[in-house]
Amino acid sequence: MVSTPQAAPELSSDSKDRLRLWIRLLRANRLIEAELRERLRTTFDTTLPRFDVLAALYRAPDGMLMSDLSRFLLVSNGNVTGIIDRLAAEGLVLRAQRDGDRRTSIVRLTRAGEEQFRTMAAAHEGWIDALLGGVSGNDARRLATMLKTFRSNWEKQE
Amino acid sequence: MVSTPQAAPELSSDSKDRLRLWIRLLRANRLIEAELRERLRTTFDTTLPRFDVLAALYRAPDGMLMSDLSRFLLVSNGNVTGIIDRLAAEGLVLRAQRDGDRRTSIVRLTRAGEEQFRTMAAAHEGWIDALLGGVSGNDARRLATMLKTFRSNWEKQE
DNA sequence: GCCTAAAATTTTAGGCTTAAAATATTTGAG
DNA sequence: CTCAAATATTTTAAGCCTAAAATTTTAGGC
Repeated sequence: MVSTPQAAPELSSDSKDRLRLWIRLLRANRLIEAELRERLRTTFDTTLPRFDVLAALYRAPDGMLMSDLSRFLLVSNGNVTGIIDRLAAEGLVLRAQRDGDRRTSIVRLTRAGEEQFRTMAAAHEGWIDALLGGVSGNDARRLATMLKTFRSNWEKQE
Repeated sequence: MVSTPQAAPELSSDSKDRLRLWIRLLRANRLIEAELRERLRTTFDTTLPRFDVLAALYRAPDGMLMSDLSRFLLVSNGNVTGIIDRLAAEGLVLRAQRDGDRRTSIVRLTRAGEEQFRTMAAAHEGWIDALLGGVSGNDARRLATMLKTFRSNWEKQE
């Protein structure tokens, strides 16, 4: 009798493919993130979280609440507090209350913040284009579509 | 002559698609990571980095050097030191020198570490399968293949 | 053998991250 | 009006993360 080569109950092929997909997604992400972090640091002496915050605020000229930022960036609210503290100390963002509600603070980019973000965003676009240069336009579109579908499904079942 | 409709130099369509791809990759990653972190915490009172380290060591019964771990997990070596310190304090891993080279330390899972990892890995596989359930087997395979190609290209040009 | 360079790891300082507790404010039920 | 619940944010404690400096050990040139 031929012994079966595995004792554990085997995952379906699809399950294994999904696990493999997750691992590769994670690794691709880490490779790209590490490279971006390095370039942001050496070129602009800043960090990825700071860049993310500036990018979010740039798209919101009227400002955002701390909780909006937290939700949009998928990070905790306590986390946003620290990043905004540092950006404010550098004069790149501004906290304002003038809402009638003294609990909230509306955060906005300063002029300096806008300018610095524009400079960094231009470089960032170029970096991404070069780093993902190995991905054809067609593949990029297909992948992006699949990821969008994934996110829609995810949010539906939350 | 037809006037060009935009003032700013426009990115090629492919460039924009690659930027969009990166943003979606990042968001998908964060959604999944946050969910896994939460489940590892509530179910096993542990963290993703700890899990990653155990997973790496599980595949290496003869142990790994600190620098192997650092390279494999794509994190800094100083970072690995702290995680291993904590895992060792909990009795899940063991540091050994017995190499002839007193600079290196070989890290191994203990029996308890192996058992705990097996338990968590089984749950982890199920979680991923459910979380990525919205991705068909075919899409998962296609995506995984593209990501593998991406990684190969990346490493070639490093 | 000696001494400098290389290699492996740890330490340090600073920032990011989270969950949970604390603070401050607003809202709404009665 | 009052006060408890809800909301928005900050603080806290602990862990993760990095780059750069420091430490320890090995290897190689001479």
